[in-house]
Amino acid sequence: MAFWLIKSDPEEYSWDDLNRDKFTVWDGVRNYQARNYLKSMKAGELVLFYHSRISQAIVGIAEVIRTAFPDLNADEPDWYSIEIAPLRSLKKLISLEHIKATDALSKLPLILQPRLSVMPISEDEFKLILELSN
DNA sequence: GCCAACGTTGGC
DNA sequence: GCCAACGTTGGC
Repeated sequence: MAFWLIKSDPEEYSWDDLNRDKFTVWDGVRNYQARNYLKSMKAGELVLFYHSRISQAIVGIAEVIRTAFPDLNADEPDWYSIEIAPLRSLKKLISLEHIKATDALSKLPLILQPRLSVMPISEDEFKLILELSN
């Protein structure tokens, strides 16, 4: 069981959009590292949903409902999509500022690799974020 | 809205 | 195969 974090610019596709849609195809990833993480996601694994730019906070928990399949919008082969569905919103948003100020979260790729849009997160980190959001 | 940082592309 | 130029991302 792995845990993940994905980023979305809420002006493009927000947590509210996902809740309205009930589920969505997560496509358009064009970064090899992010692609490899996408491919290793399994159904039922949990995904923190992070808003970049305007909001800059983890806002909810989603679930992988379909594992990697070819990204139909890609010009080239070997790009993949998954499907996710919203599970629940966090009671309290976990802001980037808060994450940066929390020692136990300072190793997150979110901080070390600011431009990576799909990343793994450890179980400890995941649990801590849930605690902080209560 | 700006722009630094990063990843990718393509000319050599 | 190097690296300058370019496009994109996302924090500020």
